[in-house]
Amino acid sequence: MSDVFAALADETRRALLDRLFVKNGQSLTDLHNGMTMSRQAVAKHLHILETASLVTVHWQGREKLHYLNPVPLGDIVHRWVGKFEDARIEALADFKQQIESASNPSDASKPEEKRRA
Amino acid sequence: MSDVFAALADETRRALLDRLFVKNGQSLTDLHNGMTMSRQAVAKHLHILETASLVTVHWQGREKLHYLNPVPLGDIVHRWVGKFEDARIEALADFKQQIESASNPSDASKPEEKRRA
DNA sequence: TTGACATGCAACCATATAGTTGCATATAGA
DNA sequence: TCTATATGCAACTATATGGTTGCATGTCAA
Repeated sequence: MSDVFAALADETRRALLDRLFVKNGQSLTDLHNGMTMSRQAVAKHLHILETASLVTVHWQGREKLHYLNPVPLGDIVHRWVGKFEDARIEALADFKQQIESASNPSDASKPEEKRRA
Repeated sequence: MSDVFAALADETRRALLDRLFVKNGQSLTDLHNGMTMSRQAVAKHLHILETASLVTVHWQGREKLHYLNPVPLGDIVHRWVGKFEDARIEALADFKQQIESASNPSDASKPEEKRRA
């Protein structure tokens, strides 16, 4: 799971996924085309996406074609992120607001400027 | 957005979010309790979660209470991850399968063992 | 007021990460 | 076969990251 989040944490890799979303099944050269970094750098990014199972690969002659794999994203959304969308979250947020308004609302939420000068 | 994914890429930080999910509004000392790493390390992780807006903070006297903020997760799910869940993905996956079955299915998907020995 | 507690700041270290360059190898096509 | 193309592997560098320790500062309570 760390693999997937770490893979998604890089702007270049998200751009690669976006490009594959627009046109699936592109080779390394295709994906490198238009990018400023070296081909090797792109190849490394693609390998990270492959390791995270966000991209699957299919050799066709001397070309390595890259395809999106939406499964890990769906897994994460449903298994881990999903629970944070429960109604309980709203209840907790309300609880937090209660606490904030119960104490001094003027500087209770941002006292950093006044603390530890 | 990189902030959020990078924050989620660390096992310790996901554990902290899990603990806040179980019991919201905990102090640094609370969250450090039971962990093997130093308090400073936990404080750094919490600050990263705070920077990514995954955790909000509320000072109460000398205690800094930490609360989950589900908004960034929801944003990402709806803005970015959501599009990968479209029916188009399935169409693309089918397209991929067509390509794979159209070429030699025995070693076309994993030719690495035979290539570049 | 004084001591204990909760947190912050800063310096430091080891390793991971993102990038480069150079060269090797496999495939396609003339 | 010979050359151009597509990719891989390895070494190297700079910076980011995750962790430590030591000390400073703000707050609570006796």
